[in-house]
Amino acid sequence: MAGQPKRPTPRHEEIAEDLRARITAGDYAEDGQLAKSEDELSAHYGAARGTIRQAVAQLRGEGLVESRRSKGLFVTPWRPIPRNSPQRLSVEQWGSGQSIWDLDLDGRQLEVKDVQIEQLPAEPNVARSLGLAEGGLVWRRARRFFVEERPVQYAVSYLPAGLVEGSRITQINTGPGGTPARLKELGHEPVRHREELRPRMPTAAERELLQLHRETPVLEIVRVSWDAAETAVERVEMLLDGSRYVLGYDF
Amino acid sequence: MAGQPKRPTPRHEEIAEDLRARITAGDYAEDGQLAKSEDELSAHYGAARGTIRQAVAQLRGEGLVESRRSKGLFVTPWRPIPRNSPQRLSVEQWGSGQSIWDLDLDGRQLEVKDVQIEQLPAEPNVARSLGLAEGGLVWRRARRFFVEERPVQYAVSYLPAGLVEGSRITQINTGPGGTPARLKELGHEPVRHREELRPRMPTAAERELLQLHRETPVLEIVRVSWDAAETAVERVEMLLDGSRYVLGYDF
DNA sequence: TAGTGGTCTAGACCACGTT
DNA sequence: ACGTGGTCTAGACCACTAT
Repeated sequence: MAGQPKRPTPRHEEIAEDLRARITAGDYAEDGQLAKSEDELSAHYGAARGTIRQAVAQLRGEGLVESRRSKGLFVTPWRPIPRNSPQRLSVEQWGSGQSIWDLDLDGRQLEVKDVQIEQLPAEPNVARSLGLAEGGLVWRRARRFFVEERPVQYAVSYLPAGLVEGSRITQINTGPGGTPARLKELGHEPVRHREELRPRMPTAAERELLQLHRETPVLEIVRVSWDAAETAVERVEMLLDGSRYVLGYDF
Repeated sequence: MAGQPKRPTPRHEEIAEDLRARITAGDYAEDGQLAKSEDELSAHYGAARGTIRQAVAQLRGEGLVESRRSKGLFVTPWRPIPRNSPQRLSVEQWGSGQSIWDLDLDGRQLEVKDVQIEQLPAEPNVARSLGLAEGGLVWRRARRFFVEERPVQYAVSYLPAGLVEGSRITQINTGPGGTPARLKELGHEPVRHREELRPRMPTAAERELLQLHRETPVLEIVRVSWDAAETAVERVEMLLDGSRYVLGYDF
C-alpha cells in the first residue's frame, strides 16, 4: 500500500482510463453519449476543464470518442473504409474500375471532388521518382475523395508530360478505367508498383483539407508505378484520414 | 484588408508555422537546437507557456521536433527504419532470416528483447483468425524490438497449440530461420499472408511500452499467415512507433 | 541545487451550432 | 439567446535531469 510515488499516474490518465473502461464495457451503448458537456465531466470528476480536455483529447486520438459542438461527447461509431491491395493484378481488374484498390464500402459511395489539373516543372522529389531531369514537365492531378459527404483522402498524381500529352489523363474526366486504362492505351501499362507509407500528425492546413480533429493521425502514402519497360509512369502522393481507413495487403 | 474574422488562425498555429518554416529553411542546422526552454519561447513570442506547449506539441506530432528535459527543444534527426515486404516469396528467402521483412537498417541492429511465452486459451479475435474454437489452446509469443537501445516495436504472435506443440516455437530461441522455418519443418510452411493496418494514438500503457511522446502516433498491424492447405498457422499483432518506421509494399 | 518539462487550476473571451 | 468547444492567460507544484 505504501512506498509508491505520490502521483503514479496523472489525473487526466485516470479519467481517460475510466471513460475508456466504461466505453468498452458498453455503458453508453444506447445513444452513445458520454456527457452533455466538458463542464459536466469537470464537475463529475472534480477536475479543471483543462484536465478533462486532456483526457478527452487522448480518447479522440484513440478513435473512441468524438466531440460535437453544443451537443456533447459521443462514442465514435467506427465504420472503417477498407482499402485492399489486389491479390492478383490481372488486366481485367485493371479495366473495370477507377482504382487498383478493391474498395468494399459496404454500400457507401466513394466520390471524387475538387479535381485540379495543371502542367508544371517537376520538383526534385517528383523528378527523382519519375526518372526525369529536374524541371522536366509533368502533369499534376490533385483531388479529394469523399465518403458520405466527408473528405477521407487527398491525392496528388504526377505523370510525365511527354508520356501522357494529348490523352484524357490531362482532362478532369479520364474516362472508363481511369488513368491506368489510358496509360495502357498509350503503351505504358503499369505492371509494377511500390508503396511507401508512414503515419504522422497533420499540419493545420492538412487538418483543414480533411476536416480532422487535432488528435487524428494521417497516413502519408507515396506510390510509384512502372510499365513493362521499367519506365516510371506515375507517382501518387496520398494523405488519408487515419481514423477512417483500414489498409489490407495480401502477399 | 478588412472583412476578415478577427482571429483567422490561432496564435499557437502561427507559432508552429513560424517554427516549422525556420526548421525546413535550415535555421537550426548547426546543433539542431530550437530553444533552451519553453519559457524562452514564451518570452520570444509573447505568449503564455500553455500556448507555446500547444505549438510544440503540434511539431512533435509532425515528427519535426523533440523535447529533451533540462536541455531544450531540438530538431528531430529522422533516420527511418525501413520495413519492406518481400518482392518474391521464395523458399530461399524464408530460410535466411528471422523475418520475412527485408530490413535495411543502415548498419543498425534490430534486437529482440523481453520475450514472453505462454500457452493459453484463445480470445475470440484470435480464435476467429486461426479458425479455432473459442477457448482452443494457443501459444502466445510476446516480445519487443529495439534499435539503438530504444524500443520501436511490440509484437505478439499466436500459434495453434496443436500445430506447434513440442517444437522450438514454444521456446525463447526458435532457432535459425525463426518461426517460419520451424513451421515449414512441421509441414505447415506459411505461403500466404494478409496484413491489415491502421494508425492511431497510443494508450498511456502503450506509450510506456514504446517510450513514446504523447503526440506520437502508432501503427497497429495484424498479420495472418496460412499454409498451402489454407490452414491458418499464425496471427501476429504488432504495434510500431509511427515516428520511426517507413513501410514499403511491392506488388 | 537550480531549472526543466509535465501537470493542474481557475479564471476569461470568442466563434459558432443549437435552440 | 444561450451554451458549447476551442483558445489563451497567469499562476502553481512536482519529479526528474543536468550540473
